[in-house]
Amino acid sequence: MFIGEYSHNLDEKGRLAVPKKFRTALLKGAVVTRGLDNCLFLYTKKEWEVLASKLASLPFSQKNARAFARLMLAGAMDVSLDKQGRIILPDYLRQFASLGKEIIVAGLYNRLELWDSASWDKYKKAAEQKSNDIAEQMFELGI
Amino acid sequence: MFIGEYSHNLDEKGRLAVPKKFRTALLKGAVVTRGLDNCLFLYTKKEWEVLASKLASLPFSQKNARAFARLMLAGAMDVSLDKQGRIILPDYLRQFASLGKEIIVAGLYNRLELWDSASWDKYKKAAEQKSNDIAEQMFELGI
DNA sequence: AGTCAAGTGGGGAAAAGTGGGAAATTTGAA
DNA sequence: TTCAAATTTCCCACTTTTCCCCACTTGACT
Repeated sequence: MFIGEYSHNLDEKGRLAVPKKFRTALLKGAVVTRGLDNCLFLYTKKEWEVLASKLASLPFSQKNARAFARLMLAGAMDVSLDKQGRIILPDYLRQFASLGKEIIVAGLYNRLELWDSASWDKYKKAAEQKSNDIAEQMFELGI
Repeated sequence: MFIGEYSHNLDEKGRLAVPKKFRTALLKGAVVTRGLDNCLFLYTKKEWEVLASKLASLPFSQKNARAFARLMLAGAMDVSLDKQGRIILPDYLRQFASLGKEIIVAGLYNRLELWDSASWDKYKKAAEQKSNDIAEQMFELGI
């Protein structure tokens, strides 16, 4: 599964090279979508199907469920690796995550996260400072 | 199934190109109708039948159920793809969703949604701001 | 320093989307 | 019932975008 943190460049055509060690896992298909905290989530097709069918089964008569499904499902896009091992990120996702040129690709076990380099630094700094407090909360959640 | 967000133009004749990857699913027939939050819903014939029978079985003694069923059933219209992969949207639906020239076609797994570009942006912005809160609720619902 | 693998950039062919005109069909009035 | 007007449908051609391929750069390891 995915672990590690890599920095890669997004080119003018919206292409992003996936770190070599993650490629084989994504060969059978992958899906990017809007994530939380201003980053993108990248799932293998398999992981995605699980999540998507849960989202699709939310009742569309509920306002919040509709909103969430729209963000995640309508935000999703099939991606595949080109011969060089790159994926293409659609405009609307680049804008959503305010992606500039330098992108951080982070492995989070069952998904990859794509961050704009600046947002990542900022988030990381904030999280490091709060880490002790957060840790205590996590302990309450059974970790 | 349908995922992703696409921007297409509605021409003067009321024609809208369906994104290529969705076309095969719609070849066997499709139905557009009034949706929620000022957009249109587009279903495959098959999915529509399922929904329509659910709507028809709503208790017609309830005011809200009647209104909802009327909105969706009476608004429904069969559509088919022309040789270029476009559908024609009837006037009353264009007006209902205040569709201008630029249309967003959004995949929501078992349906497509058609939005006026401006309404979509507005809706999305509002939803994104609330996304973290909503996400917590959703996870409580088992996602 | 040389070699190899990973990452980056751009040019050209093919496909998808768009717009308009011609043909066909419907509508309505005489 | 027939003709003209209007609307719809079909088809062709243009434009734009996407995708595929090739070549260069960079950096690590020997």
